[in-house]
Amino acid sequence: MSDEGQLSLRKADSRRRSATRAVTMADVAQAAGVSTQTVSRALRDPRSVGPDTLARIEEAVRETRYVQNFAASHLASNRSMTVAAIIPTISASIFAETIQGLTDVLLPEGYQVFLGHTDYMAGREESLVRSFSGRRPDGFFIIGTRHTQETTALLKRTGVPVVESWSWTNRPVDMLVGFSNHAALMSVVDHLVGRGYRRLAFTGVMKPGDHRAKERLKGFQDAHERHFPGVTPRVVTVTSGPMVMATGVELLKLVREQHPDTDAVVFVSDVLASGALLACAGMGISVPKDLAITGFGNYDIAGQLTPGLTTIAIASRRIGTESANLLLRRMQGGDVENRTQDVGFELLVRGSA
Amino acid sequence: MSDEGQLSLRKADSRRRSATRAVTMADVAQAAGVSTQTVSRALRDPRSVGPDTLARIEEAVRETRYVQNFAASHLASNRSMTVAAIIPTISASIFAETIQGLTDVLLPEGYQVFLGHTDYMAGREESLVRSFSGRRPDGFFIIGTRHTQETTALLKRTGVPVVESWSWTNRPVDMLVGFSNHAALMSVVDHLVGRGYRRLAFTGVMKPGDHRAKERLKGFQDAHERHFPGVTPRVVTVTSGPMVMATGVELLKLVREQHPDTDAVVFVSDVLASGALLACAGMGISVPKDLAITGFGNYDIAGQLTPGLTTIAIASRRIGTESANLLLRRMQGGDVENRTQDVGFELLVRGSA
DNA sequence: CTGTTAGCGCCTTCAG
DNA sequence: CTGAAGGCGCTAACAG
Repeated sequence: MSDEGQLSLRKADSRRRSATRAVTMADVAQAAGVSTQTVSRALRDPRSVGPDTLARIEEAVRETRYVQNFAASHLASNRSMTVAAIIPTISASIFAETIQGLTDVLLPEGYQVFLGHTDYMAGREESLVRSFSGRRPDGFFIIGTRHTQETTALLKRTGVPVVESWSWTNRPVDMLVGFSNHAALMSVVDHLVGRGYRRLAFTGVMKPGDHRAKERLKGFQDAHERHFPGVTPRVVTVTSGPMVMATGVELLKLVREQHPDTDAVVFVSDVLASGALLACAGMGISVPKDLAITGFGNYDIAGQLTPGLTTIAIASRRIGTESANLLLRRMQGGDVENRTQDVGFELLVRGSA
Repeated sequence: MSDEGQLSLRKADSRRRSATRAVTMADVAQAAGVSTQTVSRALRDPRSVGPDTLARIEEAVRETRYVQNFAASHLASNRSMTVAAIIPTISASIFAETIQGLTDVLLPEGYQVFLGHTDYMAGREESLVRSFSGRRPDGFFIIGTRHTQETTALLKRTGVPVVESWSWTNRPVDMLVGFSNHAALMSVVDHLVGRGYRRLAFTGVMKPGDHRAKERLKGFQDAHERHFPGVTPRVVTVTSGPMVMATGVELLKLVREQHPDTDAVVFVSDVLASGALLACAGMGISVPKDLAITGFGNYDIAGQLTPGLTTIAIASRRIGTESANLLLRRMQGGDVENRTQDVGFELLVRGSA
């Protein structure tokens, strides 16, 4: 087929380093009988070159098995065609949906996503932002609105669009697609009180870097104060431990030890709540008669339990797609009218409360 | 503090393009009173320069707020310090653990991970490999061992180490960290038959691109044939639909419609099995007396159900860490003795079967 | 619609 | 241990 010899016309300079001698755009250009510039244009916008020039280039690409080098492209154009995404953990399926939404929108537009996870460790967000900055992403997506001062400064200094999410603030770094965890928990408390529950407890794993959990707790406390002024709210939290169903069972036991009269347990997450709800049968606890249970997130399991788990549903995937749309518009040079977007939440009342 | 004017000594050539006028290594070099070479060396290996030269450079980096440009580094060194990872879906927490393991090992070594998901669509793997190749990753990690011919060719042509995983083959593209889905399902069948079950059914969502599901089905069929020669195994599958617990309930109903005498249902995944198991109570089915149920994956929920779900446990996180170690050794120029690694599986017998 | 020129920011090679 | 020269592969700017 193609004469392999033709592919390597580059001068055998003594300073050459690339041991791989990979196919470059120059090889394609030569094979197609055009300049590299024309190849470059053809690849980026096929309509910008003549139809048979295009055909020859496409054929040359196939023959030479050319694969564009984005690093060179990035360096020359100052656009990396990447977006950096920072999430607390990949293992939480709920953030995974957000990331799927993000990439589902960005990938077709030619952007690739770098993913980093902090495992809720406060310092790791800053070091991730720092190391991601070296790749010069064209945009940042971050879960959370609370960062170290230095992180915020780093993000602003990059000069690229930034979307924060899954939380709420009046002073976002740049753009925001989120909701109020505080308001969500208040609605949970309102619901419980409306149903006649009076001795509410809040429980969960509260990792130091998990500001969303803190906002939920604050929402619980504030609503509790509104309904029961002066009454100290029952709060049982641990600062470490895996976010698994078994931990929910442990927390339920802790709550009942420390506050035996509790008639409703508000969990910080569906994972914990589901574990507790499943364990209730074995512990002789009737839900919701003896005890009401609520969760957060509307995980898959919430609707499958008996009774169903009353919880807060978040448009997780939509947070990702909306964020991607905002980033896209800005990365493509446009501007956005609304830099903050509230996706809200929904209280799903099921049998457990 | 620092004289901002000093930072921009680059010639104001009419052809200049970088509108950002970002801080470069040359700025750092000037601020520190050394050459860019020395800065470059200091950043890559701090011990390769003199102690007070190093101190001056570190101070200059801080002052100038320099952030290294990896694209330039990549282009010059021909190493991108990235690894491309391709998984079926992020939303399955079980693959997420593998990715966490992978990044937990690679990140401290300076490698960043590009993540792509195929959503079990056959063609998307090839296009992902193709587009990822443009970033010139220093290694590939892929879930699965079945690819299109072109995908395999592309992977081999990159010349970088490749790890396939979560499956088994005798002819890996390069390296392999996996286990036999086929053998795992055979052990499930053996167990069921040993417990006296005789009318086994296999069910699950079988997306066209999900070869691991196919291997599991094949394992079921082969074991079934060994135990019940000539008897057609009960197989009820759907080729689309979400991998959620509710789907498991639907499949359970389908199985009982099509094969009312079934006494054991083997699910392709814990997600489906859990949904079914939870629904059994409401359907008046006693598990494991009337019906045995098994899953695959040992998800968090498996051990929380009553009865517990009998399933296959996979060292999901370890697949990630082991793969990362293999890649690292090869990316750092070393060689590995065992290019294939069987992490095995474990049959966890709980109450459901 | 296509070509020429120069430079993106860093690192390898070679020299001191 | 440090510096000088030049190229990695591509694209912006300008010209035709």
